[in-house]
Amino acid sequence: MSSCDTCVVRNRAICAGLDSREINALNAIGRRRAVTAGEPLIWEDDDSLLVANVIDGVLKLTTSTEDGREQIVGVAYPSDFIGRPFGPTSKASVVALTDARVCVFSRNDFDRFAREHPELEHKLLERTLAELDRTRSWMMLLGRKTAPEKIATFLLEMSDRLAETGCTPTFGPAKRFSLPFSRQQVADVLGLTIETVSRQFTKLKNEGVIELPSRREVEILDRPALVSLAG
Amino acid sequence: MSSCDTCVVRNRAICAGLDSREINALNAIGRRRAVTAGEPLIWEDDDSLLVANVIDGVLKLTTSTEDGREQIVGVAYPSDFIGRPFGPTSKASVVALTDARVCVFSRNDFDRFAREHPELEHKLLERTLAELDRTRSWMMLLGRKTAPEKIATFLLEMSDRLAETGCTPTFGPAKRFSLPFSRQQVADVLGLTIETVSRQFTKLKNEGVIELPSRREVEILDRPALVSLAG
DNA sequence: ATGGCGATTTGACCTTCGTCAAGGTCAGCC
DNA sequence: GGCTGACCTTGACGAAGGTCAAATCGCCAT
Repeated sequence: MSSCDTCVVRNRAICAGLDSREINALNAIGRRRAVTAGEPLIWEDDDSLLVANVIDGVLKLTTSTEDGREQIVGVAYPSDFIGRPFGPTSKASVVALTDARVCVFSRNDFDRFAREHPELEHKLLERTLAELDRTRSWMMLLGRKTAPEKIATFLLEMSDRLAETGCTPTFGPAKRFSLPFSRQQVADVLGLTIETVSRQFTKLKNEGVIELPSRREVEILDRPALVSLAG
Repeated sequence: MSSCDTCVVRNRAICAGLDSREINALNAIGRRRAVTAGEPLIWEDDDSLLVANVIDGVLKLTTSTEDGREQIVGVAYPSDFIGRPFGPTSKASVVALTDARVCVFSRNDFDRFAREHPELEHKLLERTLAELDRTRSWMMLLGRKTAPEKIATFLLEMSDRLAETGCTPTFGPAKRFSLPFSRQQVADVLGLTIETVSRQFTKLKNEGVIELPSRREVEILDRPALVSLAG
């Protein structure tokens, strides 16, 4: 029995839609791997040797300057595809934010397999186009939004994204959730400093818009207010 | 004779690699269109009805907030592909910066054609992946770089991008070039204000790093200085 | 409970860049 | 040539957010 048979993202990842013969072939070139929180999987500017599907957990994609400034340029959730197929180098590092499990492929194997399976390439294309849309709307946030707008937009996005992956079949966005980010990582997503993030969180709490039961937990008390603040 | 036969981007656009029968079929569903500087081709949040290849000219991709702030999220040069295939809506407006010619397709026709031609989809995938890489490195700039770093990075990127499209077979980046952007548009690319852009340009000129022969012309006098400033 | 440590919050201060306003430049046009 | 209007530059000022430093919190090991 291939491990794909028991894969929880089997029907959401790019492997969805492959027939059982194809799944077996893909299974033959991939293997599961556990990544612990904080552990890197792919390094910026290294040769692109590895691509993967996220099975569970959350990972960050980052780029850094020489002097150590970091920007989180993407976040990968279960069923997302990570790595750079069809290109010699990865332009972003991938590091686990939580303990995670991924299904990794050598890039060469994956590239070859993908070129032989147009349906898979099509799924990858759809995903890449959607990711590009999301990335572009994040550029708007980075370039033109104020700190309060950034924080409000971020909380709403988290509330949407984390609802999708929850076990309980939730409808609509999550009211309460656990951030997979430290304050520094929130700052790295939004192009702010940790202090500014902290101050804005506190401000929203004092205004009764959110509650912060613990460092990582957020509860949205007044969603319309957040939507309005998000600009 | 199909207009593809005389197309100047025939060997660089995603149509490259199609055989003559396929080219004819693609030609049958596409048509050339001229767009004058300032004219929009696609509107943000509208139904995605149109995709296109850029034949010549430069176009901007933008997103805007309700209150009118604008962020340029991409720039399309000759041979680039624009529009949102396989999705219901365009998440960015496309507006010509210079007079331009494009080869447009109805999105439905294009989607159908692409699904039947895996080689074309593969080219589109490669392009989309490369664009995602570029977009992510721009996020680093928007989120973490200072105004002087942004301007230096921008000038170096322009010098590279505009060299590729020049008629004279240049080797390496252009030393002197004509910006396809107004000062306001440079500001919209970099997430700055027009005043800051102007001040930084003037500062670089006074420091002898660049020369500004006219409003749109830039000559790079000290490229190493620019590279060092870009951070 | 106590101590220690990293993460977070808070406060005081300061820099960068945005805002507002005025003036300059240039191309096209009469 | 001078007028017009769009675009750009420059200056004075202020606010948003960054920097630095100290206090606090939460958690784990003792």
